[in-house]
Amino acid sequence: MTVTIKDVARRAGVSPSTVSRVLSGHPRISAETSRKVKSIMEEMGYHPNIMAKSLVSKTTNSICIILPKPAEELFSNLFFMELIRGIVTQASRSGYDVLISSGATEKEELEAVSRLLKGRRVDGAILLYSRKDDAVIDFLKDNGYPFVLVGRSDKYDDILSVDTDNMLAAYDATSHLISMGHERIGFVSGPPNLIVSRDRLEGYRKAMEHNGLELKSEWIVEGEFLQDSGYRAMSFFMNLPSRPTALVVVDDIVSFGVLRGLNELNYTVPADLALVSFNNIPLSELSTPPISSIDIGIYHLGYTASQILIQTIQKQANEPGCTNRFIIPHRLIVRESSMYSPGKK
Amino acid sequence: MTVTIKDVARRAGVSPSTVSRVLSGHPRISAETSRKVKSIMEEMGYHPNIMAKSLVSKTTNSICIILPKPAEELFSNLFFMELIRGIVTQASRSGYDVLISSGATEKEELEAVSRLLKGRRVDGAILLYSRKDDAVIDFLKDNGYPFVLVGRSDKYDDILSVDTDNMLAAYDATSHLISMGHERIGFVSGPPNLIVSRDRLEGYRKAMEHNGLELKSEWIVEGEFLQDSGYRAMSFFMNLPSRPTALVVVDDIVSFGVLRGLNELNYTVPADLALVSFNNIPLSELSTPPISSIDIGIYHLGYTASQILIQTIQKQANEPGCTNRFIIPHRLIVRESSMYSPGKK
DNA sequence: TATGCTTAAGCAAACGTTTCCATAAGGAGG
DNA sequence: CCTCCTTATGGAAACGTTTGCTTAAGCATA
Repeated sequence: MTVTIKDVARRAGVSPSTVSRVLSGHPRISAETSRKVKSIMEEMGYHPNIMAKSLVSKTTNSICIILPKPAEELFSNLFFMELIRGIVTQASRSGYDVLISSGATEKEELEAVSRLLKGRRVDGAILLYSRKDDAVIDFLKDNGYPFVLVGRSDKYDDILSVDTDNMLAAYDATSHLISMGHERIGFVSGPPNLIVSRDRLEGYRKAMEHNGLELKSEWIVEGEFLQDSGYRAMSFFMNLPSRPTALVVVDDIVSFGVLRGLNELNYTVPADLALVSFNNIPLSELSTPPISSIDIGIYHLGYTASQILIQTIQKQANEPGCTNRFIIPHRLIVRESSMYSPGKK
Repeated sequence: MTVTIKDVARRAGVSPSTVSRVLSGHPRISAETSRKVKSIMEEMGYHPNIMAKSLVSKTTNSICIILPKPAEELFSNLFFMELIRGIVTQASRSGYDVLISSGATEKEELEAVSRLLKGRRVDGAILLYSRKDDAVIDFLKDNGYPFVLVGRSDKYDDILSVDTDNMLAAYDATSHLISMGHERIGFVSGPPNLIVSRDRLEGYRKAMEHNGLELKSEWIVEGEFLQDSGYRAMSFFMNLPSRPTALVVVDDIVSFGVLRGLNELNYTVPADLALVSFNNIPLSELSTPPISSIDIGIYHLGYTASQILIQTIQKQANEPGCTNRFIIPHRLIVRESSMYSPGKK
């Protein structure tokens, strides 16, 4: 039924080894044989069996993306699609296939990963935004599997990772508001177990301190990466006796929730409350008003993660002393939501 | 290094075949042997080599998703992420892995598909929204590979597909506007080579005709699934001497563009122009005003596609006479963007 | 007691590659 | 003319499974 290397060999009057060598561009194959075998492969419609190849070479030319545990919430985010797009594009350029894996629980997730890696179905893994203490990282590290973390681990600093400098990004976002004349600035954070939430919070704190501004604990609220969290944060802030005049918000989606709430209460942005958030998803510029956002180059993050992982798998970049933390630069996109100086009121 | 079936066999004092049979739950294995082998597998940390298994069983327990050619544009859409999420969730429940594949050009795409299927890396494929004339469909059909199309083919009606009844959906959307009292209704379409664009256009036409309303060709504009297209369509419509009072828009993203444009020109929705669009992405309800949209159950589409594909692969549902076109029901979500009756002006 | 059936397990081939080792032919050097 | 090296190719083992065929033992039946 399917045509194998042996069929080609028989038809070409050579041995299977020769065909295999033609396939892999072995130097000691005569030009003539190579030409003949290739034309016969073409003619017979030969396609190498990837499984057989993998079995003997112990390499699969594929990697997997491990989606974070609460995939149901986060997955539907534009953010992840963009990341995946970057990964898939780069991997495909390097001749690698990409497998998507997710599990409902941490246990399931670990099972999936261990099945894929131990079962030798993939050569390495890309982890998207791990929690503070991540069993999957421990698993990968303990077993010496190649992997790259998109994000940052606070437990290990010797693992390969691609990340935004979230502390600096939050520092920049906050500084921007301060430079616009804001002094009472609040912060809407994400789940406290995500490192990204903590880093951004820290950057906000530093910026406030460096500028000698008061850091009220009631001006910091935690939530999820969901619009509802923004909605709730907004009502909390607006009911405060002493309210902030501006907000740094941990994610654009959350900003949408804030915006909707303010809208319902007939407040206007940025006059009543200025906003800056993170990730610059395509819709940030479409909302009314458009939201100022820190663009973190999501596609680029994914692209780079894939590149580094594949290099590692191919052992091209394993020189000790090499850097293992790659920072993708961010930049602030100023839009209407932060174009207001409270001093000029 | 890695522990194989033979290692387990040796340690358990049985033959490799016996271990294999324990693994697959063969009936003729004594309870005692099974227990012993299982405990030894556990103890030694045995994981089956998926490649070896695939090689002999000629089955990979994985499927691939083929993203449409202009992936760069469409990929970043919430829409695709939601679809993928449905597919991955279902596949994972059925014990299947999911591979994502995309190509920059149609040729690359075809190469990728043929490598995956002919190379026996996957058992089947899910195609997302093909063009009118799709070489990939021909390839899959000609070679008899199991595949499911999310969307509709106008060339073949005997291929497995999961789809929205887009004609009916557009009919419903248009009827809704008509029932609100609109008579001058325009249509913003997508790329004319996408079947979904044509079906929705057709549904709009039918609804207009059935209600005896005038169908002006200048009230139909084509574009991409991009906000820019909406923006352009809006300026076209608003400069018309006789403008529509309502628009049916082929995708929510496009509606965002319309909305932004109207906003800039200080028109209000729905008073100056009512809107209904399709797909009901999460942000539709967050815009100002929230957009009425046809929810087509994207996750459900993906989930069902995966289910059907895997059933087909496993030959469980191959009885002839079975339906091969699965329709996922849609429903109209009415929001502020269409809550206005022009008659009551 | 001989026969046949059932159950539990082993042997070995097969899946489609890659790759180490061997070999044959041709040419250069002595 | 013999030896040795180079170049092109073939043979066969190995990768880790699954599975059809075989075998051995235990037991019931005639």
